[in-house]
Amino acid sequence: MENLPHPDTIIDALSIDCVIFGFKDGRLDILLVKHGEGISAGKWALPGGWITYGESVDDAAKRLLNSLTGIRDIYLEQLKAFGDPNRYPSRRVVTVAYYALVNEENYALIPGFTASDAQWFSIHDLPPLIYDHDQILDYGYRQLKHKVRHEPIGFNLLPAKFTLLQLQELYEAILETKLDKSNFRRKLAKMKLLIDCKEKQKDVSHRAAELYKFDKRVYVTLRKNGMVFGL
Amino acid sequence: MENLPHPDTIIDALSIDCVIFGFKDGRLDILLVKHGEGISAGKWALPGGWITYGESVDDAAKRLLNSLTGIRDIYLEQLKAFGDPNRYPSRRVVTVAYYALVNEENYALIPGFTASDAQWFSIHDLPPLIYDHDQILDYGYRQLKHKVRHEPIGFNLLPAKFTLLQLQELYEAILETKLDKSNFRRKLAKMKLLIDCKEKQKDVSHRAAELYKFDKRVYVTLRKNGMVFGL
DNA sequence: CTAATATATGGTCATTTTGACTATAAGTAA
DNA sequence: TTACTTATAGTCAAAATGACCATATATTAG
Repeated sequence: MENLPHPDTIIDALSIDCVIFGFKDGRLDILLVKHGEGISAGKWALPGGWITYGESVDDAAKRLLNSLTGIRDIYLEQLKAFGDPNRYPSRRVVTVAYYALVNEENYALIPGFTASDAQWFSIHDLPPLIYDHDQILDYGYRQLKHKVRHEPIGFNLLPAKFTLLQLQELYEAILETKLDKSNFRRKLAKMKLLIDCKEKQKDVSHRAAELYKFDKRVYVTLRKNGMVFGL
Repeated sequence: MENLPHPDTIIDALSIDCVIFGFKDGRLDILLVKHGEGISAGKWALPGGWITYGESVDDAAKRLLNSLTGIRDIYLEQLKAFGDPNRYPSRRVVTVAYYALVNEENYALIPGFTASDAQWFSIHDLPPLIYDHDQILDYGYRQLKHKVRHEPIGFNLLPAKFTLLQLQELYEAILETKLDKSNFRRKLAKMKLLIDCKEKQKDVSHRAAELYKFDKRVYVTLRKNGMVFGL
């Protein structure tokens, strides 16, 4: 056995970056942090950082996201490793990118660690990003568009109880398209994924819609067996 | 600028592993190599090795696969990075896994570099593998099953000219299921992905089938727009 | 109170797609 | 000639889709 480094030692050849999607008022957002120190201080970037010897790559992603933004306990999935030899300016760093979908309303952003700020940006109005982060983001967005059509994800972006129109607007925002209301509902009804909360929307200036929530059991089954969410 | 290592220097925290699928006589195979040196000499493993400072991770995968097995110029896609801190015995190594689909008949296996042997194994009859390679393989197989239903891949596993039954058997082998012959052909016909070679199968002891090849243009379009290969 | 208007929710219908079968054709081998 | 194998074409009821239309229920302006 070699003389191993302390578990907290940073592996300087490997980093993490997270593409976090949020959804609010029919708009698809991306979570960015402003670097408070280091070679990119003052610039906007995907939340990320260094992996240490003692943790798994997955755990590093969770830890970094939480310490930079306050977000915890979310569905965080690996996207891809980005390994161009020149992607990082001063030396050779491979980054493992993750992505997640969250309901913005559930998380107060708390910038911390090396981040001086953390904010949501509309995916259609982003500031310049450091390194190859625009490429990573772009890859993540394409992945999201693809995945949302083949798996019942995307639901993490909504509140626990939501209306069918909210769900439809989410799909429209991700896929950048218009969907037929009636057909959309019929489709959803058929996959028996939604449970009627027997409760109506409040404080809206029009007829209140029924609220629904997800049936976790059906959700898991659909993810396992592979579904086709033809839209 | 720091004093950078020579481009050929190995990054000892990062490796590559490849899950290569082959198809022959209706059987789905995996390509393995026997380690000829190092801590796992004599044992079977996924083809892989170390990344160097000067190359991209993608290039490293191509280089390693070629030097270990002789295979080159194939569709090689990143699968996932495996980053458990204890996956490698002596120190902390993260590996980036790739996968590819090839037509076995097109490649003579030439073990080289650190491999003393290279062989195809039926996916249902594998030897014990080193480290976490069985997990990587398993993940790759699940990925293949999923992907084959949503993208027109899988075609790389066949000869340039093939019969409809060969194509069907490929899908049956990957998905571990039986498909209806007539309905399978109807589906294929509708997506206009196949070009009739106007040429028949030879040397078979029954009625010869028509040979087909892929329409590269339609293929590319389908991959880009996202298709549903409902089977 | 009434009308305008916004969204909710349910239904119609022609067309397309699916899944389960059946039937016939064209080769080889005994 | 017959048995056997695979190729290829077609049928048909059931299910799914896409483009609409109709009505219900709420708020707000006048």
